[in-house]
Amino acid sequence: MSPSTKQSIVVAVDTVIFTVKDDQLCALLIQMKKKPYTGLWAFPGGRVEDAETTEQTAIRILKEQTGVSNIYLEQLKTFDAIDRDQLERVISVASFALISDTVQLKTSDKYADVKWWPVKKLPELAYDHKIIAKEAITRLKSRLQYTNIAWSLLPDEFTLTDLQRVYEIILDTTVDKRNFRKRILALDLIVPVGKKRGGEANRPAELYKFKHRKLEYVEIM
Amino acid sequence: MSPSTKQSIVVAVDTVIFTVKDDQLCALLIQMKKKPYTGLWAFPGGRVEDAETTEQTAIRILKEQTGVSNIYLEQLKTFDAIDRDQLERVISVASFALISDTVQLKTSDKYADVKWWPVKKLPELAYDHKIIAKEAITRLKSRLQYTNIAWSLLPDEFTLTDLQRVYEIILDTTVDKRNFRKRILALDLIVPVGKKRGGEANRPAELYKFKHRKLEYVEIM
DNA sequence: TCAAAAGTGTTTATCGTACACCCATGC
DNA sequence: GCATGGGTGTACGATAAACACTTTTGA
Repeated sequence: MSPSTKQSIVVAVDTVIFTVKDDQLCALLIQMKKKPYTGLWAFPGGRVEDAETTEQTAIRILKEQTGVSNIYLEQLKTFDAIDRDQLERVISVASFALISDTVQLKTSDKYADVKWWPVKKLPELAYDHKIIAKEAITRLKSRLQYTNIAWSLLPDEFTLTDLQRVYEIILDTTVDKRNFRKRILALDLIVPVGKKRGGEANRPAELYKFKHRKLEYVEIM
Repeated sequence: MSPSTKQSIVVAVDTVIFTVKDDQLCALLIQMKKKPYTGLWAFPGGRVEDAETTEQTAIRILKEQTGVSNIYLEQLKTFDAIDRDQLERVISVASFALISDTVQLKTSDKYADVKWWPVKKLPELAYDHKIIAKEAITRLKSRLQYTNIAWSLLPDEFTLTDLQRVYEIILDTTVDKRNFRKRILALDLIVPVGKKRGGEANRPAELYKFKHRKLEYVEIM
């Protein structure tokens, strides 16, 4: 509105990627090399280019820094505290991503390390990423209850127990098996594939898939 | 992350302010004078200063452009389509505000007009403000159902019918009076003031106030 | 005395919750 | 044959929904 005065605010994107791995909710972090945050961990992120949307930035950076692609992504919130970056004024349009635990992580020489961390045991984080983590977890729990988003945390085919475990781990509750199945099947979100998962020392489980692998609002829990 | 390349993205804020007025949900718009949007309407907004948060920007601009202050405000979403502003790359951290219908609007010579518009009959809007309006309305409906946010749309003291009308108008439904009262009173969100609103040609209504005039999450409808 | 909105309970249907045993497989 | 997780139905309590008349005031 006042084109005469020059603004010096950098626009960046940071992405919180979740997966369920080893019966824990985990987030992907990269370990930083550059000062002043050397050794600290952070969510993958970086600057927005002039000719890309923040969503495009998030997708590009995830691929560059972690090798992850083809992932559920949505905008989380914009973080804009004035001193959130020690070096300059940076506002971050944080995004929120979910993926099934079947990805291969790429390591980049730009970072000391890239790995999944259980959200209950996160290391010290750079910038305001602790706050971002908290908001992302809140969003995830809420999404899980009011949408079919669980599809993005599971492979194409999964068992009802897999699905139930996702809910129990993330919402940090236990659910009665019969009631869970009754409810999920009544919602008509998933369909049996007609195959069973065998090879284990127990009765083989029926495989299901989600009818639609895209966000739909449904009251689930 | 790459401090060498210069970014030229402007960061702005736009605020959607709602009120309930004349039995309609209304949003506040300003009519623009400047090209290339002359005559079009838009939500109040402007650039973020280097040393202010987007929330501070929103508060400052609302006061400057409309005279409105002391208002419920939350971040809505960041809008970042590359061509959302014809003149330059501007990303807008949109915010969402609610106020009771008792404000006096100030007119500014920077704009042709400032007024409340029923959301069902919005005029042609500048930028991507039509999209912003849609998201804001969705957010409002959702907030009304899962939080006590209605306090921010009502004066300090109100009747149960006033409150019910807010719900009916915004959610575009009708509600049974007895069931509505039973539910609201059971939630323990409001308390009777001990006064009645008289002066009308009917039985005077008991006045209530919200226990807490701040956001609380409660399943209401 | 009439019009207009305030205020008030009960019954019924629906949904959510609690709960325990048999089944199919690999070792 | 035994250990392991898979799969299934019913009864009860709680909550939500439907529904109509009396009260108080101003004109």
